[in-house]
Amino acid sequence: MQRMTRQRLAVSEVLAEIPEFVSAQQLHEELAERGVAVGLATVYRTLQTLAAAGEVDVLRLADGEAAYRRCATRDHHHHLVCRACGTTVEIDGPTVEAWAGLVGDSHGFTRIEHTIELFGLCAECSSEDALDAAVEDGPARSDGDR
Amino acid sequence: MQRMTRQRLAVSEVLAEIPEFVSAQQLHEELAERGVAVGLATVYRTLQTLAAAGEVDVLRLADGEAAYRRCATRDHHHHLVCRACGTTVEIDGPTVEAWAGLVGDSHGFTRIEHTIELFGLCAECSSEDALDAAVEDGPARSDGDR
DNA sequence: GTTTGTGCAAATATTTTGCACTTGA
DNA sequence: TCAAGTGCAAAATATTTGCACAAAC
Repeated sequence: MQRMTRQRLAVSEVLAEIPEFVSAQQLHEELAERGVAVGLATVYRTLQTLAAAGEVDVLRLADGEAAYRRCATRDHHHHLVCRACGTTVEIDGPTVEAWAGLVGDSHGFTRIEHTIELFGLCAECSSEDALDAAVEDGPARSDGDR
Repeated sequence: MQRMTRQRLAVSEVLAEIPEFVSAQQLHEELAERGVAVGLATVYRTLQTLAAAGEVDVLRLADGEAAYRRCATRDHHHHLVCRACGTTVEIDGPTVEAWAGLVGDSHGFTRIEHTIELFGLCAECSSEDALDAAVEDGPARSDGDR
């Protein structure tokens, strides 16, 4: 199973080049712009496959849209995303796991699973003051300037 | 503004009685079952209002559905939810904020915002061994017994 | 050649919105 | 009174699925 098709290749390729999280819709547009016609349904199916294989991370945006991103390591980990420039840092497991486990323990919970995403401004973007004002009224949007 | 209507009262009442997270759809059904006819759109609008006022918590389920739950405190906080019985513990802010801030700092990020949800088995459910087997083959699924 | 993958369009599902009508203060 | 709130149905979004066809192995 798992044949290598032109479409699958294109999706992987685009994912490899984009470091930020993209929604299936964005990915589909990106492909179209590159002249590679891939059906939207295929994009969804491919992303599901990749996600199941642990090759991409899935995260739910605040508005319920699913966002995908290629994964450097296949270990379980989380992200710290700059909401201005999209830079993403992978938070190394141990810290998070330990913390989550601790909180769970202190309440008598076992088999803890977690959903954790951190958003902020990276060092570079923090220094650019122009943003300060802009961030005031539209903070959570990870809009697509790409 | 903010008039007290029959519908709004009904929604608040149901939310007050249900300790777990419910989706707008479930809430709508529940209302119908009680003989109180409230339009689905109204349920959504009411929940949005309540959420904006900080009177209910919103959390995104793994499938993108939004779930609401009345909030004990109006402070910012997170949840530790038992995936077997639905018991919910509110994790007190300081711990989480401090941890999130720390992680952010160590990567030079500022203005950290976060999305954190923990799921596990509470003390009571952990002891019921029947679950152990069931959990074994479907671990990552936050499946919908609802 | 057979089985897996694809494209399209239609189906689902969830949430939002336009608009005329109600109703609470 | 009269603006805020509601109901309904239609719209907008996001994602899934059925099915005939194409392509990979």
